[in-house]
Order: sequence, then C-alpha cells, then structure tokens
Amino acid sequence: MSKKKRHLVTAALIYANGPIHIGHLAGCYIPSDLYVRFLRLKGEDVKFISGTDEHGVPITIKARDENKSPQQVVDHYYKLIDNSFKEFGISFDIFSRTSKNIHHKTSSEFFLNLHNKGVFHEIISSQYYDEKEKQFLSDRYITGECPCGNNKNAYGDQCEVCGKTLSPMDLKNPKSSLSGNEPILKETKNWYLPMDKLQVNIEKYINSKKGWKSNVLGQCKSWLNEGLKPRAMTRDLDWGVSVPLDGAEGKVLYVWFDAPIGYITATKELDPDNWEKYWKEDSTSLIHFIGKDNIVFHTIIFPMMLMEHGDYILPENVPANEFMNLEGEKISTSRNWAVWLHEYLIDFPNMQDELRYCLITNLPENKDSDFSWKDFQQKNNNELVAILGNYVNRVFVLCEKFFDKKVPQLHQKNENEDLFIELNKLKNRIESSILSFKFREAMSYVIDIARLGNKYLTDTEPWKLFNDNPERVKDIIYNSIQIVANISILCEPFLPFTSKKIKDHLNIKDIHWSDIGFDILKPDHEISGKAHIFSRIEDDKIEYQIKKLNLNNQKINVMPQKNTIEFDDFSKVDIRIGTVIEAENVPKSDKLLKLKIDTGIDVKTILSGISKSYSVEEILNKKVMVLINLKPRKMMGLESQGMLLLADDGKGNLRLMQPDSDISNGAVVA
RNA sequence: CGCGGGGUGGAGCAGUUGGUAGCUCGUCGGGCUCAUAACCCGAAGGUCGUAGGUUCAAGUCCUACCCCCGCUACCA
Repeated sequence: MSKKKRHLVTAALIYANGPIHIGHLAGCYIPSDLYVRFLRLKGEDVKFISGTDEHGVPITIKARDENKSPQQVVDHYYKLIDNSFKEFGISFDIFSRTSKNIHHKTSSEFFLNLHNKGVFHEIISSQYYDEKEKQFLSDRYITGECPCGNNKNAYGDQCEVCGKTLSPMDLKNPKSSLSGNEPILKETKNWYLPMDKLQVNIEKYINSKKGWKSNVLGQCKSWLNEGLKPRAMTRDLDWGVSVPLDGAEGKVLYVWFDAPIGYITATKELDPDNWEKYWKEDSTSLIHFIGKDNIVFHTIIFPMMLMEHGDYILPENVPANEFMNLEGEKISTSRNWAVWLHEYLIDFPNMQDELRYCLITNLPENKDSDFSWKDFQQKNNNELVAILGNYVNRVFVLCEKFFDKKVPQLHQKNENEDLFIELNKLKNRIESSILSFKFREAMSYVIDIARLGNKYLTDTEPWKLFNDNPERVKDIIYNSIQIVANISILCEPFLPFTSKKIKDHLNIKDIHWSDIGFDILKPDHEISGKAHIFSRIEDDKIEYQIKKLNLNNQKINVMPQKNTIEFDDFSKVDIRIGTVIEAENVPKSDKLLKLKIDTGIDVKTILSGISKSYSVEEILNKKVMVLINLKPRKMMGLESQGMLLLADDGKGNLRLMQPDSDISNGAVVA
C-alpha cells in the first residue's frame, strides 16, 4: 500500500430497509473504520466513503406493507442508520445515499457511457406481469406449484421442498404475491451485461491480484469456473434510477448496477474538485470493505463495469469478511435475532469501544464467528478493565501519589531503551497486521502493550523503592507514563473513544503515529489523577440482554393461516396410524431417511426428510401418522409411497405426530 | 462425485517455504498489594476431523472419506 499516494476506502452501501446490527459492524464497518483511522494517523491521504443503498424491490415491498412511499421508507432508515454510525464513531468522510439527484445523474451517465460504447446487449424476453399492480414481478414475488409436485407454494427462484433451483416459468399455476392474482406473460426489453464475453478480462484481473483473502478468491474462482452468464442491468420497476434511453419508460437500473456507482457519486459529492484523482489515477489504492454476500458484485461485476468504462482504476483489494452469528445462531432480521446498534447505544451509553473491542477480537476474518453476551462481558471485565484500564489507572495513581500528578525527570535512559525496543516491536506488528487486514491480531498486540507495562511495574515495584531510591522511581514512572501515552496513540484506530479519554487524562492532544517513543510527555507536564477508563459490566445487565433476545425469539414466524378449504378437500386425505419397522439413512442425502412402515394395510416404503431431527435408532419402532394415499414419487432414485406427519416450527425442527396411547396400525385419522 | 470456506488442549484462534505444537480467555498453584478482587510468575490440559500414503522428518505435501458453515428469504 505504502507506494500509493492516496487511498480510497469504501464500506458497503447498506440497504435502507432496516436498522444496523452487530453483524453489519463486524462485517465491514468496523474493519474499514479501523483501517482508515490508521491511515489518517499515519498522515496518509485517505477518503472514507459509504452510504445507503435505497433502490431495489425490497424497498418497494416494505413501503407497500407499511403504507408509505418508498422515499418515506428510505428517509426514515437513512436517518436512523446515519445517526447510529455517527454516535458509534464510524468516521466516514461522507455517508451519502443513492436516492439523491447527483447519484441518479452519475449512474445514468455511467450507464450511457457503456451504452454508447455498445457494451450492452438488448434482449427481449417474456416476464410475468401483475396486471392489477401494474408491474413486472421479480422471481421472489411469484409463487406456484413446483414441478416436483410436493410444493404448491414454491417461490419463483427455488422450491424449498425439493431444493431445486427454479425459474418462474417452471411453476404451475403461478400467483403474484403482491395481488394474489395470476400474472400474465408480457414481453419486455432489458439491457444485459454480456458477462460471458467479458470473463477473460476479469480472470486476468483477479489472477494478477496478490494477497487477496482465500475466502474471497475462492468465491471468485467458484463463479468463474461455472462460467459467467449475461445479466440484466435494467429492471421493470418504478423505483430506482430511470434508464436514460428512449423506449425505456418504466424501467430502472438494476440495483447492483447503480449501487457501486454510489461510491463514485459520494466521492464526487465529498470533493467536487478533486474526486477524479481518487477514481482515475493509478496512484490511488481503492479498497472495498464488504461482507461475503457482496463478493461477486465487488470483484466481478463492478470491476467489469469499470473496465468497460475505461477511465477508472480497479479495486486493489476486497477484504470481505464472513458472517457473525449471535449466540450460536444466524443473525436474522425477521426473527429479530440481532443486537441492534441503536438499542445497544441506549442500553450501554458511552460504551462504544467496549462493543467495538469485542467485535474486533471476534471479527469473522476467515470464517463465521460468534458473538455472545457472556463473551462480551468477559472480554470487557477481563481484558479491557483488568489489563488495559487497570494499567492506565495504576500509572496515574502512582504518578499522583509520588509526584503530585507531574511527569518526573528521567535519570537513567538505558532502561527505557529496552522498553522502547519492545514497544517498537509491537508497533511494527500492529502496523503490518493492519496493512494485511488482520485486525484481530493487531488488536491483541495493542493489549500486549498494556501487558508489557503491567509487567514492567510488577518487576520494578516502584511502591517499595520510593523511600530508599526515589531517583529510580522517577525513571520508572516516567517510562510508564510514556507507555500510556503510546497506548493512547496506538489504540486510536481500534478504540477511538478510549484513545481520547486517555489523552484527556494525560492532558495532550494532536499526537500522531510518528510521535511514538519515550519523550511524548515532558517532565513537569501535569496529568490527571485516578483514571477509570473502563468499568466492569455486572451479571444483571448481561442477563437482561439475553432475556431480551430470547423474548424476541419467541415471536418467531408462525406461518399465517392458509386459505379455507371444503370438507371434501379434507376427506380426500387418507391418514393412518402405522409403525416404523425398518429405517436407514439414504446415502448422499442431506436429510432423507428411508423407512418401512406397517400401515395395517400393507408395508410402505417412505422417504422422509427428517434425519436432522431423528436418527435411525430414534425413529425405529415408533408409532406414526402416515398419509397413505399420496401419489408415489421418486426421490434420490427411490420411490416414496407416502408421507409422515410432522410438526415444523419454522426453524427446521421437526417432531413426529403420534397417538397419545397405543392404537392398532391401520386406524384411521380424521 | 455441485462449488467455496473451515475442522488444532474446556472456549476462541496462530501456525509462513515440512524440522522439538504456540497465543488469549478459562482452570489449578504460588507471588505481590501501587491498582477497578485488578497485576506478575508457574502448572495441568492436545494421538493437530478420520484412514492411508510420500519423506530421515507432516498440523504443514498427496489420496480417500466424515463433520460444520455458506452458495437458497429478509441480511455485512
């Protein structure tokens, strides 16, 4: 990096349909903020860009559900998100939004530029259209019967029963999720990026990049190996950036076309005179911080767009993170299984760094990681309070006790040379870890400085020496205060609020990475006394958070009631009591068990997708309820002649339906 | 044979080009008492997912298999 004159760092544009949670922070906002703060501290020329992504179908759906306009929805969330980031200390140079005029202009121009170069292919295709709602339907908003025959409510992109990938055209009896009506097929023209033809260039680009993370390269290679396919860069929708062409009324740019251009727009907005230097000169290092779900857009599609445009530089690195789980389970907005930043800021006022520390030490840099409240408490109490906070306080208290809060005069320099070597070692490690995007490692080196300081005090025991050897105590305290001052600099990218607190106690400001050393504070400089920069978090606060989370979780998505049916519909169903007499796993299948059931009438072979909930041993000899007149169907090459009845809690947990006391096989369930 | 990531002491991770298995937290024992019962030292604890192979030597290379996570909704 150091060869580059300037840096442009982006953090993923966040989708403006909900508040921010810890997963977002750990995914890209904390890593990017940390990286940028470090560069600034080093005196580098850096711009830090982010904003909200405000287009796309989900926004329009949310607006419809809440009876608002899309603009009202994004206005609401923009404000909430922007405030949370500001309060949390994410130091964007600009946090913009894609619904602004300047962005519409920039992305239209970009699109036109490619269009004029003949990059796009115009393709006419038939798409489902909801006549009542007067709009084309994206795959996800069409439901219908999957060809597998087992699922009447498969989504247009995938059947959750058979697991197959679908296109809406595969569905029988398609229905619009918007109006419930049957959609019609309508021809429409869209502009496609011929990614298949451009693949070679992208491959060259990616192969030329050294030092990309293995998870990122792996994802790229996975896409490239399968072969890229043309992708529509326009959509039939009324919310977004209008396609700037004649005959394109009612069409907007694909949200993933305009969103990354949002980075460009924001830079332009931030620095109208110089923005081009950051995007068009090779001396700029462009880094995109994102989560793993965005990898393909930032490593393949966006670079492809930039290449075809021709004026722009390409991303230098895309250090994407994996995902962070919460208490062992996937973070989920709809289940409200999340720690929301705006709620954290209320529940833990002025404790931004405490959360930040816990997230940094847990960043999902190589694989998914886990946040738990107990871990948060332990890290705070055992590391921040006990090691870092306690060290800083020890030094302040000692200085107050012995030298009336004034930095003493140094006598013997040789000892602080050893300390300086150690400190310098850690400083260099922190630096190189940050530059290779290993932030959790870098964080641990920062704590190591406090360990170094603690050990120095324990080894030298100044409190025992003061009467006999005050000169020596002066040296020890002098050195210790310098270490604290160094911590205040070195921790700034990681713990900015803490850095400021320590500096305030030291009564200094405006010090930089280059000031690191053992003469930051001059003798007689006055500092404050006792300095408790962190506090313990007691059990009750943590228990409250866990309780809150579990309360939310109980309101899980209970499936709404289905449409009314006639008794005749029900009477077609033949359910019997049976006994499982044989069970075995189906090879190469995720969840299928092959069962033989004595139904009282005959013995049926039934394949059931329950091996996640029941083992072969558990299910053997169980009484079960069996749907026996279901049309047989093949799964994994084997015929299944019926279906077991199970309760599904919506989270993948299945429980068998059984008679509450013994009853003979073949008994009718009605 | 779908693709990608990962499987290392109780927990979370490091292990670069193969050469005595490390770190943080936790546990146990000791020391210290300036400090927010904090700090410092020491100890216990691992057949490095499994099975084979290459090599004088493998966590590290090769082969096969197993398990977890993502690619498949709202989501970084």
